[in-house]
Amino acid sequence: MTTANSPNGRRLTARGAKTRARIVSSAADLMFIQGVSATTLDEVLAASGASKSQLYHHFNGKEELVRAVVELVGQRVMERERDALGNVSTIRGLRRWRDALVQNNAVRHGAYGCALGSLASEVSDHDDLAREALAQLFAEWQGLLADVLRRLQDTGRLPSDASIEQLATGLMAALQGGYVLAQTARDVAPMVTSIDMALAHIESLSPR
Amino acid sequence: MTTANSPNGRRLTARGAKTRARIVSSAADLMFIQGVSATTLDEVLAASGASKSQLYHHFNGKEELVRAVVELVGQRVMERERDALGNVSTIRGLRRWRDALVQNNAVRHGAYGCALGSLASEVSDHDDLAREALAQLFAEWQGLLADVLRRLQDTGRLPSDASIEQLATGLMAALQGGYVLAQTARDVAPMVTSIDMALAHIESLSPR
DNA sequence: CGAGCAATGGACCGTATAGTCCATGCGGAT
DNA sequence: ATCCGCATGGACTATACGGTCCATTGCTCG
Repeated sequence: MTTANSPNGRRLTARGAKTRARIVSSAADLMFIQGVSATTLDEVLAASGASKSQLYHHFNGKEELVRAVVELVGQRVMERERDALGNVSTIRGLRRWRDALVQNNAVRHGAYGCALGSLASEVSDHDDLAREALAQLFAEWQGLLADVLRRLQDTGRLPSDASIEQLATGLMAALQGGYVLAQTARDVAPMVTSIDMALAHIESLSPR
Repeated sequence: MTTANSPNGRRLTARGAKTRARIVSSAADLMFIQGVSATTLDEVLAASGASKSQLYHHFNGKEELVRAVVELVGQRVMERERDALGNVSTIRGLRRWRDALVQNNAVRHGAYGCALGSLASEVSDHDDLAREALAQLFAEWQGLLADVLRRLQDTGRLPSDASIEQLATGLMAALQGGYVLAQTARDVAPMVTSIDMALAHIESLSPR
Protein backbone atom coordinates (compact mmCIF):
# COMPACT_ATOMS: atom_id res chain seq x y z
CA MET A 1 0.00 0.00 0.00
CA THR A 2 2.27 2.74 -1.28
CA THR A 3 1.26 6.30 -0.67
CA ALA A 4 1.63 7.59 -4.17
CA ASN A 5 0.07 5.57 -6.94
CA SER A 6 0.51 6.93 -10.39
CA PRO A 7 -1.93 5.76 -13.05
CA ASN A 8 0.43 3.05 -14.15
CA GLY A 9 3.58 1.76 -12.60
CA ARG A 10 5.65 4.67 -13.83
CA ARG A 11 8.66 5.90 -12.02
CA LEU A 12 8.32 9.06 -10.04
CA THR A 13 11.11 11.57 -9.51
CA ALA A 14 11.31 13.91 -6.54
CA ARG A 15 10.23 16.77 -8.74
CA GLY A 16 7.21 14.87 -10.01
CA ALA A 17 6.23 13.82 -6.52
CA LYS A 18 6.28 17.42 -5.35
CA THR A 19 4.07 18.56 -8.20
CA ARG A 20 1.67 15.72 -7.56
CA ALA A 21 1.51 16.61 -3.88
CA ARG A 22 0.90 20.28 -4.65
CA ILE A 23 -1.98 19.39 -6.94
CA VAL A 24 -3.60 17.05 -4.45
CA SER A 25 -3.20 19.48 -1.58
CA SER A 26 -4.76 22.34 -3.52
CA ALA A 27 -7.57 20.10 -4.67
CA ALA A 28 -8.22 18.97 -1.11
CA ASP A 29 -8.44 22.55 0.14
CA LEU A 30 -10.75 23.65 -2.65
CA MET A 31 -12.97 20.61 -2.39
CA PHE A 32 -13.33 21.02 1.34
CA ILE A 33 -14.63 24.54 0.89
CA GLN A 34 -16.51 24.30 -2.39
CA GLY A 35 -17.41 20.66 -2.48
CA VAL A 36 -16.07 18.06 -4.88
CA SER A 37 -18.32 18.61 -7.87
CA ALA A 38 -18.20 22.39 -7.61
CA THR A 39 -14.42 22.32 -7.84
CA THR A 40 -13.12 22.40 -11.40
CA LEU A 41 -9.80 21.08 -12.59
CA ASP A 42 -8.89 24.52 -13.87
CA GLU A 43 -9.35 25.93 -10.39
CA VAL A 44 -7.13 23.22 -8.98
CA LEU A 45 -4.47 24.02 -11.57
CA ALA A 46 -4.64 27.74 -10.90
CA ALA A 47 -4.40 27.20 -7.15
CA SER A 48 -1.49 24.80 -7.41
CA GLY A 49 0.30 26.58 -10.22
CA ALA A 50 0.42 23.43 -12.28
CA SER A 51 -0.47 22.88 -15.90
CA LYS A 52 -3.04 20.59 -17.41
CA SER A 53 -0.49 18.14 -18.66
CA GLN A 54 0.96 17.88 -15.19
CA LEU A 55 -2.41 16.94 -13.81
CA TYR A 56 -3.07 14.37 -16.50
CA HIS A 57 0.46 13.11 -16.17
CA HIS A 58 -0.25 12.08 -12.59
CA PHE A 59 -3.96 11.25 -12.72
CA ASN A 60 -6.21 9.61 -15.25
CA GLY A 61 -8.91 12.17 -14.61
CA LYS A 62 -10.93 13.91 -11.98
CA GLU A 63 -12.12 10.71 -10.37
CA GLU A 64 -8.62 9.58 -9.65
CA LEU A 65 -7.72 13.01 -8.32
CA VAL A 66 -10.66 12.80 -5.95
CA ARG A 67 -9.40 9.46 -4.71
CA ALA A 68 -6.01 10.99 -4.02
CA VAL A 69 -7.76 13.79 -2.15
CA VAL A 70 -9.61 11.25 -0.04
CA GLU A 71 -6.31 9.62 0.78
CA LEU A 72 -4.64 12.90 1.71
CA VAL A 73 -7.53 14.19 3.79
CA GLY A 74 -7.67 10.80 5.47
CA GLN A 75 -4.00 11.05 6.38
CA ARG A 76 -4.43 14.57 7.70
CA VAL A 77 -7.44 13.70 9.82
CA MET A 78 -6.00 10.48 11.12
CA GLU A 79 -2.76 12.13 12.11
CA ARG A 80 -4.64 14.83 13.95
CA GLU A 81 -6.85 12.29 15.69
CA ARG A 82 -4.00 10.01 16.63
CA ASP A 83 -2.38 12.97 18.32
CA ALA A 84 -5.59 14.04 19.96
CA LEU A 85 -6.78 10.64 21.14
CA GLY A 86 -3.59 8.63 21.52
CA ASN A 87 -3.07 9.37 25.19
CA VAL A 88 -6.63 9.96 26.31
CA SER A 89 -7.82 7.59 29.01
CA THR A 90 -10.47 9.55 30.88
CA ILE A 91 -13.89 10.99 30.16
CA ARG A 92 -12.43 14.41 30.86
CA GLY A 93 -9.88 13.76 28.16
CA LEU A 94 -12.67 12.93 25.74
CA ARG A 95 -14.36 16.19 26.67
CA ARG A 96 -11.18 18.07 25.85
CA TRP A 97 -11.01 16.21 22.54
CA ARG A 98 -14.57 17.26 21.82
CA ASP A 99 -13.78 20.87 22.77
CA ALA A 100 -10.92 20.96 20.29
CA LEU A 101 -13.08 19.69 17.44
CA VAL A 102 -15.89 22.07 18.31
CA GLN A 103 -13.62 25.06 18.59
CA ASN A 104 -12.05 24.21 15.27
CA ASN A 105 -15.48 24.06 13.69
CA ALA A 106 -16.74 27.16 15.48
CA VAL A 107 -14.34 29.51 13.69
CA ARG A 108 -16.29 28.88 10.48
CA HIS A 109 -19.65 28.64 12.24
CA GLY A 110 -20.00 25.01 11.29
CA ALA A 111 -19.59 25.58 7.57
CA TYR A 112 -18.14 22.78 5.40
CA GLY A 113 -18.79 20.17 8.08
CA CYS A 114 -16.41 17.32 8.78
CA ALA A 115 -13.58 17.02 6.27
CA LEU A 116 -14.15 13.30 5.98
CA GLY A 117 -17.90 13.25 6.48
CA SER A 118 -18.58 15.81 3.75
CA LEU A 119 -16.39 13.94 1.31
CA ALA A 120 -18.17 10.75 2.27
CA SER A 121 -21.67 11.98 1.62
CA GLU A 122 -20.72 13.63 -1.63
CA VAL A 123 -18.70 10.76 -3.02
CA SER A 124 -20.13 7.56 -1.58
CA ASP A 125 -22.89 7.14 -4.13
CA HIS A 126 -20.70 7.94 -7.14
CA ASP A 127 -17.39 6.19 -6.64
CA ASP A 128 -17.26 2.86 -4.95
CA LEU A 129 -13.51 2.82 -4.51
CA ALA A 130 -13.53 6.19 -2.80
CA ARG A 131 -16.46 5.08 -0.69
CA GLU A 132 -14.56 2.03 0.50
CA ALA A 133 -11.51 4.11 1.36
CA LEU A 134 -13.69 6.46 3.37
CA ALA A 135 -15.39 3.59 5.15
CA GLN A 136 -11.96 2.27 6.05
CA LEU A 137 -10.94 5.69 7.38
CA PHE A 138 -14.07 5.94 9.49
CA ALA A 139 -13.30 2.49 10.84
CA GLU A 140 -9.78 3.54 11.78
CA TRP A 141 -11.00 6.71 13.42
CA GLN A 142 -13.59 4.72 15.31
CA GLY A 143 -10.79 2.33 16.28
CA LEU A 144 -8.98 5.19 17.99
CA LEU A 145 -12.12 5.93 19.97
CA ALA A 146 -12.45 2.26 20.83
CA ASP A 147 -8.87 2.30 22.10
CA VAL A 148 -9.71 5.17 24.40
CA LEU A 149 -12.77 3.36 25.70
CA ARG A 150 -10.71 0.24 26.26
CA ARG A 151 -8.32 2.27 28.35
CA LEU A 152 -11.28 3.54 30.33
CA GLN A 153 -12.29 -0.03 30.81
CA ASP A 154 -8.82 -1.11 31.90
CA THR A 155 -8.77 1.51 34.62
CA GLY A 156 -12.15 0.42 35.86
CA ARG A 157 -14.05 3.41 34.53
CA LEU A 158 -16.16 1.29 32.25
CA PRO A 159 -17.67 -2.07 33.17
CA SER A 160 -15.87 -5.01 31.59
CA ASP A 161 -19.01 -6.13 29.79
CA ALA A 162 -19.52 -2.79 28.03
CA SER A 163 -19.60 -3.17 24.27
CA ILE A 164 -16.64 -1.03 23.30
CA GLU A 165 -17.25 -1.26 19.57
CA GLN A 166 -20.87 -0.21 19.83
CA LEU A 167 -20.05 2.70 22.07
CA ALA A 168 -17.36 3.82 19.64
CA THR A 169 -19.85 3.59 16.76
CA GLY A 170 -22.35 5.65 18.71
CA LEU A 171 -19.77 8.26 19.56
CA MET A 172 -18.63 8.48 15.94
CA ALA A 173 -22.21 8.85 14.76
CA ALA A 174 -22.89 11.53 17.35
CA LEU A 175 -19.87 13.39 16.06
CA GLN A 176 -20.87 13.09 12.41
CA GLY A 177 -24.49 13.92 13.12
CA GLY A 178 -23.33 16.90 15.14
CA TYR A 179 -21.32 18.11 12.17
CA VAL A 180 -24.32 17.84 9.84
CA LEU A 181 -26.63 19.72 12.17
CA ALA A 182 -24.00 22.37 12.87
CA GLN A 183 -23.38 22.84 9.17
CA THR A 184 -27.07 23.27 8.47
CA ALA A 185 -27.75 25.55 11.40
CA ARG A 186 -24.45 27.41 11.05
CA ASP A 187 -24.11 27.00 14.77
CA VAL A 188 -21.93 24.53 16.61
CA ALA A 189 -24.33 24.22 19.55
CA PRO A 190 -26.01 21.00 18.31
CA MET A 191 -22.58 19.47 17.83
CA VAL A 192 -21.71 20.14 21.46
CA THR A 193 -25.03 18.79 22.64
CA SER A 194 -24.85 15.67 20.57
CA ILE A 195 -21.32 14.64 21.56
CA ASP A 196 -22.14 15.55 25.14
CA MET A 197 -25.03 13.16 25.14
CA ALA A 198 -22.85 10.33 23.87
CA LEU A 199 -20.21 11.07 26.48
CA ALA A 200 -22.83 11.33 29.22
CA HIS A 201 -24.09 7.94 28.22
CA ILE A 202 -20.62 6.44 28.35
CA GLU A 203 -20.04 8.09 31.70
CA SER A 204 -23.33 6.75 33.03
CA LEU A 205 -22.15 3.21 32.40
CA SER A 206 -19.34 3.72 34.86
CA PRO A 207 -19.56 1.39 37.85
CA ARG A 208 -20.58 3.25 41.01
CA MET B 1 -46.35 30.93 3.39
CA THR B 2 -47.96 29.62 0.26
CA THR B 3 -46.84 26.27 -1.10
CA ALA B 4 -46.23 27.29 -4.67
CA ASN B 5 -44.26 30.42 -5.26
CA SER B 6 -43.71 31.29 -8.86
CA PRO B 7 -40.79 33.58 -9.63
CA ASN B 8 -43.04 36.60 -9.55
CA GLY B 9 -46.59 37.01 -8.44
CA ARG B 10 -47.98 35.46 -11.60
CA ARG B 11 -51.24 33.67 -11.77
CA LEU B 12 -51.16 29.93 -11.84
CA THR B 13 -53.73 27.75 -13.53
CA ALA B 14 -54.47 24.18 -12.52
CA ARG B 15 -52.64 22.96 -15.59
CA GLY B 16 -49.58 25.02 -14.76
CA ALA B 17 -49.58 23.86 -11.16
CA LYS B 18 -49.61 20.26 -12.28
CA THR B 19 -46.68 20.77 -14.60
CA ARG B 20 -44.77 22.56 -11.91
CA ALA B 21 -45.45 19.77 -9.46
CA ARG B 22 -44.36 17.13 -11.98
CA ILE B 23 -41.09 18.94 -12.54
CA VAL B 24 -40.34 19.35 -8.85
CA SER B 25 -41.22 15.76 -8.07
CA SER B 26 -39.00 14.38 -10.82
CA ALA B 27 -36.20 16.68 -9.75
CA ALA B 28 -36.55 15.54 -6.15
CA ASP B 29 -36.35 11.89 -7.14
CA LEU B 30 -33.33 12.38 -9.37
CA MET B 31 -31.51 14.58 -6.88
CA PHE B 32 -32.06 12.10 -4.10
CA ILE B 33 -30.41 9.36 -6.11
CA GLN B 34 -27.79 11.28 -8.08
CA GLY B 35 -27.21 14.25 -5.88
CA VAL B 36 -28.12 17.85 -6.64
CA SER B 37 -25.15 18.90 -8.74
CA ALA B 38 -25.02 15.65 -10.69
CA THR B 39 -28.62 16.13 -11.78
CA THR B 40 -28.98 18.18 -14.96
CA LEU B 41 -31.98 20.19 -15.99
CA ASP B 42 -32.25 18.13 -19.16
CA GLU B 43 -32.57 14.99 -17.08
CA VAL B 44 -35.30 16.57 -15.03
CA LEU B 45 -37.13 17.58 -18.18
CA ALA B 46 -36.82 14.12 -19.69
CA ALA B 47 -38.03 12.47 -16.51
CA SER B 48 -40.97 14.80 -16.10
CA GLY B 49 -41.83 15.04 -19.79
CA ALA B 50 -41.71 18.81 -19.66
CA SER B 51 -40.00 21.25 -21.97
CA LYS B 52 -37.35 23.78 -21.19
CA SER B 53 -39.71 26.69 -21.44
CA GLN B 54 -42.00 25.02 -18.95
CA LEU B 55 -39.18 24.78 -16.46
CA TYR B 56 -38.12 28.38 -16.96
CA HIS B 57 -41.71 29.47 -16.89
CA HIS B 58 -42.01 28.26 -13.33
CA PHE B 59 -38.47 28.75 -12.01
CA ASN B 60 -35.81 31.37 -12.49
CA GLY B 61 -33.15 28.72 -12.78
CA LYS B 62 -31.68 25.66 -11.19
CA GLU B 63 -31.18 27.28 -7.81
CA GLU B 64 -34.84 28.05 -7.47
CA LEU B 65 -35.73 24.54 -8.59
CA VAL B 66 -33.49 23.16 -5.86
CA ARG B 67 -35.30 25.31 -3.31
CA ALA B 68 -38.61 23.91 -4.48
CA VAL B 69 -37.15 20.42 -4.15
CA VAL B 70 -36.10 21.18 -0.60
CA GLU B 71 -39.62 22.31 0.14
CA LEU B 72 -41.19 19.20 -1.40
CA VAL B 73 -38.82 16.75 0.24
CA GLY B 74 -39.38 18.59 3.50
CA GLN B 75 -43.12 18.14 3.17
CA ARG B 76 -42.75 14.46 2.33
CA VAL B 77 -40.43 13.77 5.25
CA MET B 78 -42.41 15.80 7.73
CA GLU B 79 -45.65 14.14 6.76
CA ARG B 80 -44.07 10.72 7.17
CA GLU B 81 -42.57 11.68 10.52
CA ARG B 82 -45.75 13.25 11.83
CA ASP B 83 -47.49 9.98 11.09
CA ALA B 84 -44.72 7.92 12.59
CA LEU B 85 -44.14 9.96 15.73
CA GLY B 86 -47.48 11.65 16.35
CA ASN B 87 -48.80 9.02 18.71
CA VAL B 88 -45.60 7.64 20.15
CA SER B 89 -45.31 7.96 23.89
CA THR B 90 -43.05 5.09 24.93
CA ILE B 91 -39.47 4.04 24.41
CA ARG B 92 -40.78 0.96 22.66
CA GLY B 93 -42.63 3.21 20.26
CA LEU B 94 -39.41 5.04 19.54
CA ARG B 95 -37.75 1.70 18.86
CA ARG B 96 -40.46 0.88 16.34
CA TRP B 97 -39.96 4.27 14.73
CA ARG B 98 -36.26 3.54 14.49
CA ASP B 99 -36.98 0.10 12.99
CA ALA B 100 -39.12 1.65 10.28
CA LEU B 101 -36.42 4.13 9.29
CA VAL B 102 -33.74 1.47 9.32
CA GLN B 103 -35.78 -0.99 7.29
CA ASN B 104 -36.52 1.71 4.77
CA ASN B 105 -32.84 2.45 4.46
CA ALA B 106 -31.82 -1.20 4.43
CA VAL B 107 -33.51 -1.93 1.10
CA ARG B 108 -30.88 0.23 -0.59
CA HIS B 109 -28.10 -0.80 1.78
CA GLY B 110 -27.80 2.68 3.16
CA ALA B 111 -27.23 4.33 -0.19
CA TYR B 112 -28.30 7.99 -0.69
CA GLY B 113 -28.55 8.56 3.06
CA CYS B 114 -31.25 10.69 4.62
CA ALA B 115 -33.36 12.57 2.10
CA LEU B 116 -33.05 15.76 4.12
CA GLY B 117 -29.56 15.23 5.47
CA SER B 118 -28.01 14.61 2.05
CA LEU B 119 -29.68 17.70 0.63
CA ALA B 120 -28.45 19.64 3.64
CA SER B 121 -24.81 18.74 3.31
CA GLU B 122 -24.81 19.28 -0.43
CA VAL B 123 -26.64 22.59 -0.41
CA SER B 124 -25.84 24.28 2.90
CA ASP B 125 -22.59 25.86 1.82
CA HIS B 126 -23.89 27.06 -1.56
CA ASP B 127 -27.36 28.46 -1.02
CA ASP B 128 -28.16 30.27 2.16
CA LEU B 129 -31.91 30.34 1.60
CA ALA B 130 -32.04 26.60 1.06
CA ARG B 131 -29.82 26.10 4.08
CA GLU B 132 -32.19 28.09 6.26
CA ALA B 133 -35.17 26.13 5.00
CA LEU B 134 -33.39 22.88 5.81
CA ALA B 135 -32.41 24.12 9.25
CA GLN B 136 -36.06 24.95 9.84
CA LEU B 137 -37.10 21.47 8.72
CA PHE B 138 -34.58 19.83 11.01
CA ALA B 139 -35.92 21.97 13.83
CA GLU B 140 -39.48 20.84 13.10
CA TRP B 141 -38.45 17.22 12.91
CA GLN B 142 -36.58 17.59 16.15
CA GLY B 143 -39.69 19.22 17.56
CA LEU B 144 -41.66 16.04 16.85
CA LEU B 145 -39.06 14.08 18.78
CA ALA B 146 -39.24 16.58 21.61
CA ASP B 147 -43.01 16.11 21.69
CA VAL B 148 -42.54 12.38 22.12
CA LEU B 149 -40.05 12.93 24.91
CA ARG B 150 -42.43 15.35 26.61
CA ARG B 151 -45.10 12.66 26.51
CA LEU B 152 -42.62 10.27 28.09
CA GLN B 153 -42.05 12.86 30.73
CA ASP B 154 -45.75 13.40 31.34
CA THR B 155 -46.27 9.70 32.00
CA GLY B 156 -43.39 9.64 34.43
CA ARG B 157 -41.01 7.78 32.17
CA LEU B 158 -38.56 10.65 32.10
CA PRO B 159 -37.62 12.80 35.08
CA SER B 160 -39.18 16.23 35.05
CA ASP B 161 -35.80 17.92 35.03
CA ALA B 162 -34.59 16.13 31.90
CA SER B 163 -33.62 18.57 29.17
CA ILE B 164 -36.06 17.58 26.46
CA GLU B 165 -34.58 19.83 23.79
CA GLN B 166 -31.07 18.55 24.31
CA LEU B 167 -32.18 14.94 24.25
CA ALA B 168 -34.08 15.59 21.03
CA THR B 169 -30.98 17.21 19.49
CA GLY B 170 -28.88 14.23 20.51
CA LEU B 171 -31.38 11.81 19.05
CA MET B 172 -31.57 13.75 15.81
CA ALA B 173 -27.79 13.83 15.55
CA ALA B 174 -27.56 10.11 16.26
CA LEU B 175 -30.02 9.55 13.43
CA GLN B 176 -28.16 11.78 10.98
CA GLY B 177 -24.78 10.41 11.97
CA GLY B 178 -26.16 6.91 11.59
CA TYR B 179 -27.29 7.75 8.07
CA VAL B 180 -23.83 9.05 7.14
CA LEU B 181 -22.04 6.00 8.50
CA ALA B 182 -24.54 3.64 6.90
CA GLN B 183 -24.18 5.38 3.55
CA THR B 184 -20.41 5.14 3.68
CA ALA B 185 -20.31 1.55 4.88
CA ARG B 186 -23.25 0.48 2.72
CA ASP B 187 -24.55 -1.24 5.81
CA VAL B 188 -27.31 -0.07 8.11
CA ALA B 189 -25.74 -1.66 11.19
CA PRO B 190 -24.07 1.53 12.46
CA MET B 191 -27.37 3.34 12.08
CA VAL B 192 -29.06 0.81 14.35
CA THR B 193 -26.25 1.00 16.88
CA SER B 194 -26.17 4.75 16.96
CA ILE B 195 -29.89 5.31 17.43
CA ASP B 196 -29.92 2.49 19.95
CA MET B 197 -27.32 4.21 22.01
CA ALA B 198 -29.32 7.42 22.05
CA LEU B 199 -32.46 5.55 23.03
CA ALA B 200 -30.60 3.60 25.70
CA HIS B 201 -29.39 6.84 27.14
CA ILE B 202 -32.89 8.28 27.23
CA GLU B 203 -34.16 5.08 28.80
CA SER B 204 -31.41 5.17 31.40
CA LEU B 205 -32.67 8.52 32.62
CA SER B 206 -35.95 6.92 33.58
CA PRO B 207 -36.67 7.15 37.29
CA ARG B 208 -36.40 3.73 38.97
C1' DC C 1 -66.64 36.05 -28.00
C1' DG C 2 -62.58 38.56 -27.98
C1' DA C 3 -58.53 40.15 -25.46
C1' DG C 4 -54.77 39.05 -22.93
C1' DC C 5 -51.99 36.35 -20.28
C1' DA C 6 -50.58 31.68 -18.82
C1' DA C 7 -48.63 27.65 -20.92
C1' DT C 8 -46.00 25.11 -24.22
C1' DG C 9 -42.60 23.50 -27.93
C1' DG C 10 -38.25 23.41 -29.14
C1' DA C 11 -34.58 25.54 -31.67
C1' DC C 12 -30.67 28.13 -30.48
C1' DC C 13 -26.67 30.17 -27.91
C1' DG C 14 -22.51 30.99 -24.95
C1' DT C 15 -19.60 29.14 -22.11
C1' DA C 16 -17.52 26.33 -18.66
C1' DT C 17 -15.15 22.18 -18.27
C1' DA C 18 -13.17 17.64 -18.85
C1' DG C 19 -10.06 15.77 -21.63
C1' DT C 20 -6.30 15.48 -25.84
C1' DC C 21 -2.04 16.35 -28.12
C1' DC C 22 2.49 17.54 -29.34
C1' DA C 23 6.56 19.97 -28.83
C1' DT C 24 10.06 20.96 -25.48
C1' DG C 25 12.74 20.86 -21.15
C1' DC C 26 15.17 18.42 -17.58
C1' DG C 27 17.47 14.84 -14.78
C1' DG C 28 19.20 10.60 -13.52
C1' DA C 29 21.34 6.20 -14.83
C1' DT C 30 25.04 4.07 -17.44
C1' DA D 1 28.67 12.83 -22.09
C1' DT D 2 24.66 10.88 -23.74
C1' DC D 3 20.30 8.91 -23.99
C1' DC D 4 15.79 7.79 -22.40
C1' DG D 5 11.88 8.65 -20.25
C1' DC D 6 9.80 11.56 -16.72
C1' DA D 7 8.07 16.23 -16.54
C1' DT D 8 6.11 20.39 -18.37
C1' DG D 9 3.69 24.18 -21.19
C1' DG D 10 -0.17 25.34 -23.12
C1' DA D 11 -2.98 25.47 -27.18
C1' DC D 12 -6.82 22.96 -28.85
C1' DT D 13 -11.20 20.19 -28.93
C1' DA D 14 -15.70 18.27 -28.01
C1' DT D 15 -19.53 18.61 -25.61
C1' DA D 16 -22.57 18.98 -21.81
C1' DC D 17 -25.21 22.15 -19.67
C1' DG D 18 -27.53 26.26 -18.05
C1' DG D 19 -29.99 29.65 -19.96
C1' DT D 20 -32.54 32.63 -23.87
C1' DC D 21 -35.97 33.46 -27.31
C1' DC D 22 -39.90 33.48 -30.09
C1' DA D 23 -43.74 31.54 -32.18
C1' DT D 24 -47.90 29.10 -31.13
C1' DT D 25 -51.60 27.19 -28.36
C1' DG D 26 -55.21 27.37 -25.16
C1' DC D 27 -57.51 28.93 -20.88
C1' DT D 28 -60.04 32.40 -18.26
C1' DC D 29 -62.23 36.50 -17.38
C1' DG D 30 -64.75 40.48 -18.59
